[in-house]
Amino acid sequence: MPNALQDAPAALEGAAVNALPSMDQVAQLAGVSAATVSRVLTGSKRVSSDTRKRVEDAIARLGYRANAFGRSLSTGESRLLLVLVPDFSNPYYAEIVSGAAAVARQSAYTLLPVDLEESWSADGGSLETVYSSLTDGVINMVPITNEHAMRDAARRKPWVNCSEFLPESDVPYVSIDHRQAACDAVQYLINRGHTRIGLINSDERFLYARQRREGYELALTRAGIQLRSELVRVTGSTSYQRGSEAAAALMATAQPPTAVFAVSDMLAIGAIKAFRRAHMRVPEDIAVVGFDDIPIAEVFEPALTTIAQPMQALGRVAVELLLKRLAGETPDSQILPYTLTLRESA
Amino acid sequence: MPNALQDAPAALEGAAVNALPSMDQVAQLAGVSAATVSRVLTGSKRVSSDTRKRVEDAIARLGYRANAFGRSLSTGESRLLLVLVPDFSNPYYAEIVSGAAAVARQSAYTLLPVDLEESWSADGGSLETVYSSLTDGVINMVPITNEHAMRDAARRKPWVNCSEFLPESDVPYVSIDHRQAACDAVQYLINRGHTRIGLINSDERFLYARQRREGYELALTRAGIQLRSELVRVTGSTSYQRGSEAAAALMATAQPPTAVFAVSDMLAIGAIKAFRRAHMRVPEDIAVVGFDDIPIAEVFEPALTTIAQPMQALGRVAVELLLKRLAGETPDSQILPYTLTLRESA
DNA sequence: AAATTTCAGGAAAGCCATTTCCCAACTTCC
DNA sequence: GGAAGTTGGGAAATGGCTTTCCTGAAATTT
Repeated sequence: MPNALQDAPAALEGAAVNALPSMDQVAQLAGVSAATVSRVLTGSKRVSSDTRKRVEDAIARLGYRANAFGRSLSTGESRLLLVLVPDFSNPYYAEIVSGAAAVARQSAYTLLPVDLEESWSADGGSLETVYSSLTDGVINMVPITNEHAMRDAARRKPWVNCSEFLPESDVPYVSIDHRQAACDAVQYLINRGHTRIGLINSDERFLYARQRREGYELALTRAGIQLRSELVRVTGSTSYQRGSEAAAALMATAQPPTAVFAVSDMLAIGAIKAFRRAHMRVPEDIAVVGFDDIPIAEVFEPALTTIAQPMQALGRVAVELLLKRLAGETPDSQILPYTLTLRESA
Repeated sequence: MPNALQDAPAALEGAAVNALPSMDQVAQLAGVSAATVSRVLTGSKRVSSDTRKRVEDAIARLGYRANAFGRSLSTGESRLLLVLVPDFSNPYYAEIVSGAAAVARQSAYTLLPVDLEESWSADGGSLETVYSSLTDGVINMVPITNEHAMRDAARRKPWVNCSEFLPESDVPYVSIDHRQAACDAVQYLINRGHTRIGLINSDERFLYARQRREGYELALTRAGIQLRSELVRVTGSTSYQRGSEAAAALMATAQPPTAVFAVSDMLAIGAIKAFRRAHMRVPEDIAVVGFDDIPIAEVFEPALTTIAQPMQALGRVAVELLLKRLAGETPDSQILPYTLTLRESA
């Protein structure tokens, strides 16, 4: 039984790619027209079981695979979903993407996660990938620095915001109540008797960062505690390193805080590391609350008291919203519940 | 100045997508043929600066973006590189992908990382994504369970193995000397006087897992230490949880080990957690050596003594190799150096 | 048995950009 | 001034698949 791969001239071995068989070749081998092959492939119209079998045999013998470009050009869809990720190395996003991928796969969509690192900052998101026709829709998690640009982009192709979003916009989103969550976290610290509470924020281009700061300020204000700007550090990014630096800065203030709220577990862990290096005990000398509940949060010592975000669910819902958009519906945005998970660090 | 986006009928707002402008429309607006527009876009042949300007204006006014599929169908390339990832939530892979993405971007390629979780196990990798024409090449990091299938796949399109590979194959790869590295790690423990040394392995479908086990056995044998099968645990996957479970199993043996070599930092951290929960001190009561040097390894307490893999470089080289394959060359495989990084856990 | 449906499957028109081939209009050179 | 060489740009073929339209044959109805 001839096989395109085995019949490949030896000269091509290990070099590149013998031309892939096209639909016409399958059609010819099966003694039918290309149209029929297509019908078998898409399962659209009725094909006699006899013909179907002949075509399937031919496909198997040639090792044929439909050319993605031809198909997409024709159908106008790629079944590819773009995912705009601020930072691959933050487990928070890895979890979301993993949750999203599961749902996408069920609907025969593939995720295209792109790490935007710093590239989005410049122009508010006019990346080629976004505007290109390659993907059918977008799940966005990067900061919306240019509201107008995002609205335009969202008009060009189905768009869903995840975690980051535009409150008053008609672009659907899934997120949690960052402000309330932060407020709860800080309130918890206040309840434990802390009054000098530091904030380690990441990058205030992120809505979540601004909202969590609001929550922090709200909780303090409600408790009648004076806001002190030297207790607020903005790191610019989320990494253990930045968390440590911010913690060092907090320790260097005239009246160091007795508790710290970090807007990300990575920052919190970095901070704890710095505190301990300075021989401060956590939580006895300084309490730390994180945010996200990434997998390491539970394992780290002291285990992190943190706001647990439903990461997998965020990803799942984001895809579900997007699929609805693709189907022409206008789904409602969703605010998912979070939990304050009490562990050892505060 | 009219703008396709602003002129969009209000009815379409927030709904879906006004048909994107095609090249013909640009051509018409600029008063030239589609061929000329294409020439401007690809910068191929000479176009008078006057015409070029007219075309560029038209492009700007329509907000035109070349259709990816039309282009790819025509050129035969997508400038998309498939990356087969065993597990998104392991920071090790996140770092590799991030290193790879940087190089890819420079060459105007985009990475398509796919999390294969368990899906590869079944049939040795006949995923549709791999065989589809969507991507120009593949960077593989998942276990090669079916050598033959991989060889075939590698013949179909440029293919590079990263971390995982087939030693005797002509498919280029980049990796480290897992066996030697593991041997070094265990040797270090032996030098410190340990003789009862446990191994926490992940999933022996991975070549790295088999090779590291070899290294472990080699070091013990050389030192004249009897291999004891009850000191070897195979977890099946890499997570903190699995590391803890394996550690618990080791502690439950008749003669528990005084040192443990875990083939992944995640397993090592999970193990340490379990030991400490059992009130054992690390490294005093039990020493632990990890593998990879993921970012948390340095921050965790006790900081991990581990084999540092050059993760970013692995990703970088993988893309470089693949780009050479795409250019028709046959680059040599590369074994990158690793370092035994001594910290607190052993 | 004639008339009407139903059904399988072929021909051909897209979808969109690239590229080869070719022509017309200028330059240049002898 | 005529031959030869440049150069800009159009027409049309190409790539692979889907889908509409249509035909001939078989099945069903009257």
